[in-house]
Amino acid sequence: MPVLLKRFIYSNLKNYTLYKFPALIGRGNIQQEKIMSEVRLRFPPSPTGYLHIGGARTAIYNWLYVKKHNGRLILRIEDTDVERSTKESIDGIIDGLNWLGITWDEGPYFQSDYIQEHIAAAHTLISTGHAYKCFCTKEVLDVKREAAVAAKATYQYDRSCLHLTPEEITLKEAQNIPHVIRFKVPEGDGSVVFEDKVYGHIEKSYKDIEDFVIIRSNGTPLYLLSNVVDDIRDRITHVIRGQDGLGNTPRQILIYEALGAPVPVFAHMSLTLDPQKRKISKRSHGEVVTVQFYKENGFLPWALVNFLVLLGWSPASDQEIFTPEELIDIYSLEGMNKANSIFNYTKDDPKFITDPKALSINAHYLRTMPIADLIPLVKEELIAADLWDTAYAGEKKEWFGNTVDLIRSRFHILKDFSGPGRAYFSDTYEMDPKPVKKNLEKFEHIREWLGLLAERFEHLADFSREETERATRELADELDIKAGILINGTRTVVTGQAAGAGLFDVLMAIGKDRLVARLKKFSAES
RNA sequence: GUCCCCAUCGUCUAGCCAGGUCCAGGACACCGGCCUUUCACGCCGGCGACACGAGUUCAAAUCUCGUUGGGGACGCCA
Repeated sequence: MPVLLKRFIYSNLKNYTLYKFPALIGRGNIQQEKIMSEVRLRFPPSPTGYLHIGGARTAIYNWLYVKKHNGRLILRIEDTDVERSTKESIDGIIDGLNWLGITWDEGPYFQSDYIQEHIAAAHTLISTGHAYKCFCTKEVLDVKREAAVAAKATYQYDRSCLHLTPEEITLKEAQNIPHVIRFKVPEGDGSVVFEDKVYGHIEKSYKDIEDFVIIRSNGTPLYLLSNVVDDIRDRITHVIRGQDGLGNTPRQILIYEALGAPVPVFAHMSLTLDPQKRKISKRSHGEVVTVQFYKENGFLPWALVNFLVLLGWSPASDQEIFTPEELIDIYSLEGMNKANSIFNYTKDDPKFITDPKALSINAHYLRTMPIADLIPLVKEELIAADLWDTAYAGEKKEWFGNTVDLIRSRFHILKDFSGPGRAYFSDTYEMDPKPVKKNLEKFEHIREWLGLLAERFEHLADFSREETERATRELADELDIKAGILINGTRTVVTGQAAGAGLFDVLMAIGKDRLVARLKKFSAES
């Protein structure tokens, strides 16, 4: 996608000058100081078309840190893999973040806009003696590597091109022999040392790091370099990323140092694995690992955030449910767990569509949040299920609120309002076979009985909770059957469900007309 | 193969850095009870873990070493 088009789409022009020419900022000392001390983090997803829950977790921690420290969050799309980088796949990520409520202060920036800058940095490294051109072909190197692997030996690039004379280099270039640019790792017994905010003291010997490639033979930069150059330009002060980045860090620190740039604070977070301790991926686990799945299945965005933040982090207390403000206030890198955590998902479990804890947190919010906050979400769900009636926001507003409140304690996800809760909002609903068998088919005369009950209800002068109950029990006495038979039978017919709120509350929510009609219809069937 | 990281109930975790108050606390899940002529919520209770082995110490989940197990990095992927 052309650069200008992208900028147009994301209306990001106002930031362009600033990040492109950071030297323009802060001519005044005070401003300079303020900018230098500003906490700046970034979330750099590569466009995959969807936001992965692992990525979301990373974004959440970055966002929390920023909010806590009055910093700025930069969204940077690492779109150098051109094939995957369509507008749709970028939007998938952005939609996910928006839905979760993860906000950013700058961007999205696009890594692909800075390729020339990355290349320029590589040439700077050559001129300062921190990098060199390597003319070894991939084929030759592959042979060497395979030989080393076969001999069970450690393979590292043998630096055959490190000591090429300027004449040799000129000659090879004149012959059009393609070359890569390799970073020259310092020699000697030294090591790269840094203090990770989560993992603590990390040390890696120079001799265990090979001279890694930073520019491909086709002239394009590699991630390790691009990422650092972008972070320097974006003046990133803290890098919070997955533990899989821990191995990259020493090499990246070498680049920072060679470029004479300040090294940011690193905080690596544990990974989220599946119950088999495999990395979770959409490919092997399907939709459950995408944020989109939770949106489509009626999760409350904040409940997902609340669940995700607990996967690898905990406050010093036993608190597990947080408002955004509480979480921002209490969040600290100190609470990050070093051990990987498991996303406890069982495929094809009808009872748990995702990690049970995620469900329980969602259910908790569903039944405890202010009803006024829940109503718009239920409305959305009903609209999606084609069950919304504009009267619910008008003359039936009170009824709607009461009904939502009545049925929510049994629900786990918003979808339940249109699923098990459908009978409250529609006259067409499924009959759950289990209660049909248990509460209806078991009784030979149930149609007759419920027909009689329908008539009692119909002629009730006062259709109230008390009167419907009285009428029901009275009829049960007359028929010499247990009231429970009429109660459970009625619930089954009227809601299609085995479970529900107290029947007479249910009847008030369904209303006299619908109640009588449903019972009579059932009674007339045979 | 080399290097790095990690290790508490089934799962998420507290405790570990500053050893005793921990025969290890909370949450989810599961089981039982109360409530309810349904089910859920709620409440009460139960089940359930310091990977293993040495060492240091009067004392170790906590400190040290080793073993085992797991994860990650070693690409002209990001």
